[in-house]
Amino acid sequence: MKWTELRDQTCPVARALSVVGDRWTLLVLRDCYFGIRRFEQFQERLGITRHVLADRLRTLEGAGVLQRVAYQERPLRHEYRLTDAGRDFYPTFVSLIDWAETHVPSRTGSSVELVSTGTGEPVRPLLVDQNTGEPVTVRSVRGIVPGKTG
Amino acid sequence: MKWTELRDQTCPVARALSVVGDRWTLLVLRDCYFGIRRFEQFQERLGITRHVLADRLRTLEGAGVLQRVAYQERPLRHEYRLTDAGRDFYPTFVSLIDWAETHVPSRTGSSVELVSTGTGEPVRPLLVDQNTGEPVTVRSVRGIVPGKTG
DNA sequence: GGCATTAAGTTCCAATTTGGAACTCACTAG
DNA sequence: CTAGTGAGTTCCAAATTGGAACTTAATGCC
Repeated sequence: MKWTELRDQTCPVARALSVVGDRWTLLVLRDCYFGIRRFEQFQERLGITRHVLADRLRTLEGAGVLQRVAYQERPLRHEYRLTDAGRDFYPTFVSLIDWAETHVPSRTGSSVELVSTGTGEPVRPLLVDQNTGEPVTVRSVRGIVPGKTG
Repeated sequence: MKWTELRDQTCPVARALSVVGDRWTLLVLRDCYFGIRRFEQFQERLGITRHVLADRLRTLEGAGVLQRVAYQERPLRHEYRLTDAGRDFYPTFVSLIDWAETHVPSRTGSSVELVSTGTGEPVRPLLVDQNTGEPVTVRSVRGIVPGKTG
């Protein structure tokens, strides 16, 4: 299976990975959530090759996660802004942070703390079913293939 | 920055990606949630090179996400089982599915529906703050660097 | 005993992708 | 006229991946 084939899979996980299933893409997105918008800034902060950065930004733009917007003419310059799709990825992103804090220990200490923008209090993320309020776990929620039994 | 350097970053996103920041790793994990445990099954279902599969399974085992367990002696054979760390990744995984269903459209239709194991009712995942019940959004929750202002 | 099969890998080589560094283009500043 | 800025592109060597064959330790069959 090739990268390009992932996009047309019926499995939503495969489709998600056609966009964010790469080391650099998620680090670019991380920097977006920290307010980074410009090519040079991404490049310097990440230590990514300009070459690969250009490619990943194109992918994210093509997927509608980022939007390329001119911020000046003469000379024409663009920056990359989060779209609604990009902002909607934030809970997944926070969920990933929470998992790493718990299960991928760091010798050097952690650099990020999640806090409420309103109160400044620490936030403990939890994925629940919006309908029932029940936490989502391996036990409580299953992915089924519609039209099939089992 | 190299793959191996990610593990020692202070940023939890980088650390998470040292484990799951690769196309195949998450597809392997997906199959684990569907009950797949054996090398041959992963290989056949994913169409991944045996070579790369062996490497990814080693990575996941090394990170404590999967556990390599002998299921028979004579000849000695092992299978891969989810650990607690692996099961704890499930909410992130469900969150990713939910995002893809909303923002990465498929021409061929979707193959997965999330349902409650108990009631069979559809599940609508939502990430909330466990303390307040407030949804986690770009606006409501921020990652801050402890010890710094801003 | 000899031959095919199974499961979990490993080995080898060609093809693709990445990293690193330099280069381009369209300006602006001095 | 020269230097600098910002967003890329181009080029080549190095690393990673894909594909296919091979290995190892057994079991089943004739």
